[in-house]
Amino acid sequence: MVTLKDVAEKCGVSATTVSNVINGKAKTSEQTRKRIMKVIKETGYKPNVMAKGLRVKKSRTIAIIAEDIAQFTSPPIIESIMANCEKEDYRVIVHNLRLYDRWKDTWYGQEEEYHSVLDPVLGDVVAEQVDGVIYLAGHARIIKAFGDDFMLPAVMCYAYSNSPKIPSVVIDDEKSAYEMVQYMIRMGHNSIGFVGGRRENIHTAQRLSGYQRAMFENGLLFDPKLVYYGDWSRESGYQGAKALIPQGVTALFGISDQMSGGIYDYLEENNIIVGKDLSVAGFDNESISSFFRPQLTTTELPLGEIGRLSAKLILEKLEDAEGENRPEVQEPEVIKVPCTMVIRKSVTEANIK
Amino acid sequence: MVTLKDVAEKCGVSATTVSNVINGKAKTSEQTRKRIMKVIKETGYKPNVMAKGLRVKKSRTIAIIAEDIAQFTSPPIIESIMANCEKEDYRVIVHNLRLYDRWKDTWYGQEEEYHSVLDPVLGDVVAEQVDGVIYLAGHARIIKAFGDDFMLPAVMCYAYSNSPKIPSVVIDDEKSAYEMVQYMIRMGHNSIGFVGGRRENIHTAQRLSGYQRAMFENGLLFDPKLVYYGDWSRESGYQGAKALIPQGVTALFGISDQMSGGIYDYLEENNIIVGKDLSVAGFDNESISSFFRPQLTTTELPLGEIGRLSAKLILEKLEDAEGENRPEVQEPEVIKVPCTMVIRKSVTEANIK
DNA sequence: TTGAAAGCGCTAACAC
DNA sequence: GTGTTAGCGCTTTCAA
Repeated sequence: MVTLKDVAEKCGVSATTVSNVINGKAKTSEQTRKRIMKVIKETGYKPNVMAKGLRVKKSRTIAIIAEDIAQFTSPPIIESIMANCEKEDYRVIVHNLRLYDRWKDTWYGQEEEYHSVLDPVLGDVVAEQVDGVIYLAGHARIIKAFGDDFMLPAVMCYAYSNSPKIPSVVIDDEKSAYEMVQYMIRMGHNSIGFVGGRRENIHTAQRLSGYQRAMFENGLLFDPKLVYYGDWSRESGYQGAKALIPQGVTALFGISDQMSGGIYDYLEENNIIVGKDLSVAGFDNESISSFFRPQLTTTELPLGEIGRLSAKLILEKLEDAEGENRPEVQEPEVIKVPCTMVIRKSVTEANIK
Repeated sequence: MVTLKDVAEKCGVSATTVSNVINGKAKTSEQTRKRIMKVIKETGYKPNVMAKGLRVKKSRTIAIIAEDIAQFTSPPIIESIMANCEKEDYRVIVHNLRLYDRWKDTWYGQEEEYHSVLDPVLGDVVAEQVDGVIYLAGHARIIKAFGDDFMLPAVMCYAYSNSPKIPSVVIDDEKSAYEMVQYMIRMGHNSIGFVGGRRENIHTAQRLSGYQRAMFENGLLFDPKLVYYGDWSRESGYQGAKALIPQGVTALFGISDQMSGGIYDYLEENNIIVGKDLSVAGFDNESISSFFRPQLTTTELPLGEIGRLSAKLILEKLEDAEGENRPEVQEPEVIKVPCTMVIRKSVTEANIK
């Protein structure tokens, strides 16, 4: 490997001068600058990241700590974070907790095991001298990942942080559900079943309030019997449909595309035609949704935008670090990103009864 | 940040001793060892990766250079590579070329632009002092990513390398297609249309030979008119069906699930019932495939296994580096991983004519 | 069994 | 403008 010193010797100058040229620090005569650049090109010299990092204690690197990169929401967010960080000439490195791989659906509550996986990674990122970290959650909840003694700038992505120092970027579940239900009501539905995820889940809770708000604003009574709590799985969508259909709903709002798939399963089994006998709306706009028959009306997650904003936040924090003109905040800042409806074929005018 | 020296002082020993303890080098009295470990625990000391890397010129890090992490094949492979490397206590860092994001489907042939993206990353990984690199392709082809002067151990994942120094791990396209077509023939089909990807694509070529071999072994004539070249898109699957159906096929083999989705589109539009009037087989076992109606019979990509083998190969190379008992090879080693059929509802007994 | 000293490749501070 | 020196945190002789 060719080093700074090698370059310096080849040019007959000191290491400092070469360093200066590379980093555009002190002024250097155009002549030597040219010469140095030429040698760098020729030798293919690359500054050693380790040495530089050791010296300046800044690595222009931000770390993503992902709960699970195989979660369908993760790759687009990561891709977007990378694209936006690289624009500012930051590297990004990804750590993968593989929470799902390890414990399937039982992430929460397992405080101890969770930290046995997270803490070493937290150690790693400080050992790696990264400048900031983005914690990328697999699903929304309040996450206390970082202890109070964690010194690095951080942002919480796709979930809520529990610390005022750490801002969060999340999707606007309430509004998105509200809009979908508004749409269904406008299509003439007034008895709409809600097939949710787990009861204690934040996505579920917020989408349910959006549902309720839309109902309320349209003078429709909220009937708790019309909400079913599943677990996001296709099978639980099936069960939801089974539980709700007998109650005479004209439409079902499955708050994930997977669950809506289960709803379709039930309806097919019972010869109920989607879009004719019953309307169905999903959530997520996963790739599967456009292959449903009829194609599923759903709402698209702004994954790229979430990544972009997370990158923006962390980068701002880093710039700010010197200026430190941060106002005192008590509540963690929460940025809610709106989703967009994608209207396809599964929600149709309610049959006049 | 607490350093080695801090720990040493707290224990009243030298830095050397602490280093020895951490790395299990020279023997240390059980007593001091205990004391040192205790202080490390208490202080939460973590060795500085930069400093260590600078010193030993090994980072116990392997780099994945991914053409596109948003490609559906990438995340499971990456996840598997990470899991297997971490077992051996190697870190892995991911670089994302974002080829698709940049140029959509026109990756190939753009030698110059391609290298304008790749080469800086190649520079980065050497600057990062990684011990080895895994190049993760988005789709199979012969890739000349590394120049002859690239010194790091490397393996090509999900594509073919052009250098004898770099082994490849790929799926066994030929065999997988062969098996699927065998199955279709056993179900009574003897006029099977082949809806391929691009003509020059390796996946396409090899799956086509598998198709041809199955036909041959069953004494069936290969009719070139029954093969249609698409571009992997849903729309091209539609076009494929449109072109092939009029020729009286009883089954269609769409060599991606996406294209098979397009085949379904065409059939639905023309009131041809899948699994009754016509059989359809896909390839990939993407999540979409189980939501097709009827559910798609397809073949599952052994993504985890591909990741595992890639990790194994690179790790072996690293172990080997000292022993250097590598035999001279002319041809790059190619490991073909078999896929597994997943039989669902879309291929049924051919109607007796 | 332990420690002192040198040095990995780089940059910051200061001198010239 | 450019060079000298010191030191970032760690490991590695080599000596004690």
